[in-house]
Amino acid sequence: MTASATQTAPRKRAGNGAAPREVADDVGLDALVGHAGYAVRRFQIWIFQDFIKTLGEVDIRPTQYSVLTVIGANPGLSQMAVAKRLGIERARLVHLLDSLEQRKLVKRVKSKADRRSHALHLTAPGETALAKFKLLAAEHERHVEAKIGKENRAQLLRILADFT
Amino acid sequence: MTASATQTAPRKRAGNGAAPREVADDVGLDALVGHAGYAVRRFQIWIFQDFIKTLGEVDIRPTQYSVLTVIGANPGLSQMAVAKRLGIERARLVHLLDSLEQRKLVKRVKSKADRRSHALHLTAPGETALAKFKLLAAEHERHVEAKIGKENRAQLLRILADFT
DNA sequence: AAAGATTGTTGTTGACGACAACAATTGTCA
DNA sequence: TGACAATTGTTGTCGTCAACAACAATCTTT
Repeated sequence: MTASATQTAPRKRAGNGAAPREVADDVGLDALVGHAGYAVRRFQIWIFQDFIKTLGEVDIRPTQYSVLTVIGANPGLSQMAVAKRLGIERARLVHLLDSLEQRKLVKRVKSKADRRSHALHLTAPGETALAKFKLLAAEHERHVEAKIGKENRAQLLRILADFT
Repeated sequence: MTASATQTAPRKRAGNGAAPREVADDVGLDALVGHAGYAVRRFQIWIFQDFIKTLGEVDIRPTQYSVLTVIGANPGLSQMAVAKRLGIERARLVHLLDSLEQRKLVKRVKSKADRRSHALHLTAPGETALAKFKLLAAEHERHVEAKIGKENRAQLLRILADFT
């Protein structure tokens, strides 16, 4: 075994054609294959890393991007509404907005209708910045296509449409 | 609109058929739809929560389950080998194994071939426990089928097979 | 007006990934 | 053979993220 895989790994799953790419040397997963959650988790890690790298030059992470996108499409939303829409806790959104507001991309406007809540808007530089972010996000999306195939990506979006 | 969606949300995306289920009241996502990463993230959250709930009675989380499964299928592996196979850092695996070893599901055996490394094995109760975990995991997998459809799940596994 | 609910905020906890450092051990190669 | 590099498990720190709990300010309801 050239490598030092400790010892008597029972070499199940020997000659079943498609070998696992670069991940493992020889280790079998057996029961783990066929678990949707495991595949989805690994894919999600890959896709986030590519997103972070592709949007690295502008220092925007996936969650930040989703917040900016929703605010851009629905100006005036409250923090509660944004949090609920994106499945983020409002406690978490506070920090996200703190960061985005420091960067002058978003502003919290005190709502007159409900003095508890803030109406969220993009700033002018925030608008132009988001436009650039969307270009980079589209480039990331092309990476996904290159990774899993164009029609596979389309099927995936169709299958998971309900979770959007 | 009955709800208190703060105010003047510009009501784009009005009557396009399939409304978003229970997630939002009325907020449009626009550009976020069509992003694979967003759909995958939401799905992954759903699937993990169902896994955690379904395996809640035995207090096993997805990562713990994957570790037990790999050790069960490949007894004698080193920590390094397990970590590499699952894409976990070996530093993180230390804590996972500490927990699983305290619960008497796994044991670290000092390897004679390489005295730096530990050969990982399931204990006898670990074997029987894993058998039960697999039954519950199969139940969870049926929940996934019920959620997205049987053949959609199969397609998803096929599309993401390379990430396993 | 009083009681209860909602909004934004602060704080804590725990799972998780990324790094860096370290001792013990093994591998290499000059 | 003996010095140097690499590997393995471990410990620790840092930052992200989800889940809660508590709180003051402000609606909403009755």
